[in-house]
Amino acid sequence: MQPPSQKHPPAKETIGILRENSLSMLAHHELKRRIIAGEFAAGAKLNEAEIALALGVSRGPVREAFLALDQAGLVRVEKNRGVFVREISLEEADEIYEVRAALEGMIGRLAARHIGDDEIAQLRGIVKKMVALDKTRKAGAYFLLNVEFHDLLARVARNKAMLVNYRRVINELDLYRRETITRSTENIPISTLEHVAIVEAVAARDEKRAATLMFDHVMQSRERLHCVLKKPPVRAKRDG
Amino acid sequence: MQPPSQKHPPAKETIGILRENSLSMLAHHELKRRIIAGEFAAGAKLNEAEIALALGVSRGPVREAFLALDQAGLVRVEKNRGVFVREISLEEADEIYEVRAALEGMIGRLAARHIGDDEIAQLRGIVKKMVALDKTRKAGAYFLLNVEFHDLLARVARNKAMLVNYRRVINELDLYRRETITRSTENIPISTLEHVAIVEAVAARDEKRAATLMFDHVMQSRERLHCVLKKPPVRAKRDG
DNA sequence: GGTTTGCATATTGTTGACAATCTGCAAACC
DNA sequence: GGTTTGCAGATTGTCAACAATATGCAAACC
Repeated sequence: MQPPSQKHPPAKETIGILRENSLSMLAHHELKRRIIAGEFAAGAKLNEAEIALALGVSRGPVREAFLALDQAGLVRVEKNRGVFVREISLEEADEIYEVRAALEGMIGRLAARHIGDDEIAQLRGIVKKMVALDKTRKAGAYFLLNVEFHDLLARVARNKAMLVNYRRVINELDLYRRETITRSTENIPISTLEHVAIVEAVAARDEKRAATLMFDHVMQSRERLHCVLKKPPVRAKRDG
Repeated sequence: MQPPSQKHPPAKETIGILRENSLSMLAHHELKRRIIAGEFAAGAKLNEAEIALALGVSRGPVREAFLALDQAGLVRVEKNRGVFVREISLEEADEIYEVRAALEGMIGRLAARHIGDDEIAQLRGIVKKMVALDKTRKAGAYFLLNVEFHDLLARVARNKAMLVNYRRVINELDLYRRETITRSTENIPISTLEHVAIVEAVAARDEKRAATLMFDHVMQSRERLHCVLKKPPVRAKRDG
C-alpha cells in the first residue's frame, strides 16, 4: 500500500495523520480543543474567514467543522448570522446533569462488572492524590483529577457507545463548569469521600451499589454546584 | 428557485422554512429521514454528486450534511473513499441498548415526576392500541406504537437535553432494529404487559418504580432481540 | 426630534472548477 | 501463471469567486 520509502521515523506518523484526517476533521478537533480549553469566550462569535486564516485552510473545511461541532453541542449555528460558542444556562446545565447521572449510573454498574485489578489500582491512585489535595485545596488540580477519575471509569465500563455518549455530555457540561466549579474548594472533601466509596463498590464488583453511588454522586455534585452559585460573593483569592 | 409571486398562503410557510434552514440543514434532515426510513441499504455508499443532483443542490451542502450525520452516528466517513450508511453489529447494538437503558431509566423517573393527567390519558391510549394489536400480531404497527410510546415519555420527562440524547440513541438503534425487530411477533404480549406496568407506575408518580421498570424493560427488550436472533429460520410468512 | 428608508460594508451561503486520491484493468515483467 | 507497474476513469478534498443576507450608519421624511 504505502510506498516503501519511509526512512524518517517521524514522517511516518505525520503521513499517517494526514491519511486519516481531512482538513475538516483537523479543524473540527482543533476547534473542539480550543472551545473546551476555554480559549474562546462563552457566546463568542466564530468568524469563518478569520478562523480559516488562523488554521491555514479555506472556509470550506471550517464550515464543515462548524456543522459537526453544532451536532456535538459545542457551538450554536444561526443561519446568515454566524456560529457562536454555545452558552449553557443554569437550567440547561441542570438538565445535562440528569443525563450525566443516568449515564454514570450505568457506567458504575458496568465498571463493577468488567474492572480488572490493575484498573482498581489506578483508581485508588487517583483517589489517593485527591485525598492529598484535600489539604491544599487546589481547585484546578482537583478538577483535572476528577475528570481523570470519571473518564477512567467510563473506559473500564468496556462500552464504546457509552464512552462516546459520556464524553459528549461531559464536553457540554464543561462549557458550563469551567466557569463555576473551580471557584469553590469547600466541597472537595465531601466529593472525595464519595469517590472513595465508589472505588470500594467497584472493586468489590458490587454492580448495584456502584450504580447507585455513581448516580447519587452526580446528582449531589449538581446540588453542590447550586449551593456555590447561591452565595455569589466568593471573591476570595480568585487566582486567574 | 421560486418566482417571487407569493400570492398563495402556503408560500409564507415555505419562506419561513427557507429562512430557518440552510441547504445544508435541509440536506441533513432529508438524508437523516431517508436513512432512518431505510431507503438506503445498510452499508450502502452515498455518492456526493449523485445525492447533490437528487436534492438539487451542489456538493458543498451535501458534504456538510454528511459531517453532521457522522456526528449523529448515522453514517461513517472514510477519507478519500466516501461515506457509508452505518452498519451496526450485534455487539454494538448491545452496547447501545445499555446506553438506552440508562437514559430510559432516568426518563421514567422524570416522567413520573412531571407528567400531567392529559399525558397519562395519552399513554393509556397508546397502550390500549397495543393491547388490541396483541391479537393481530402486526409487527410493523406495533413497532410504530412502541416508538410513539417511548418518545411521548421522553417528552414528558421535561428535559430537552435528555430528549436530544434519547432520540440520537434511538436513531442509532433503529439502524439495527429495522432489520430485526419486525420479524418477530411472539414477544408483543410480554412487551405490552411491561408497557402497562410502566404507565401505572408513572401515573402513580412512583419515580423509583418507573425508573426501574423502564430500565428493565429496555434490557429485557435486548434479551428478546437476542432470542429472536438465535432461532434464525423464522421463515414463517415474511410479509415483504 | 424621532422614525424610516436606503445604501455601504461585512459576513455568510452556495457554487463550479481544480487538485489529490482511490479503484479497476490491462500490459509488462519475472 | 502470477505478480507488479502504470495508466484511465471516477470520486473525494479543497479552494476561490459569486450570490444572498445581515448590520450599521447616514440622509430623508413626518
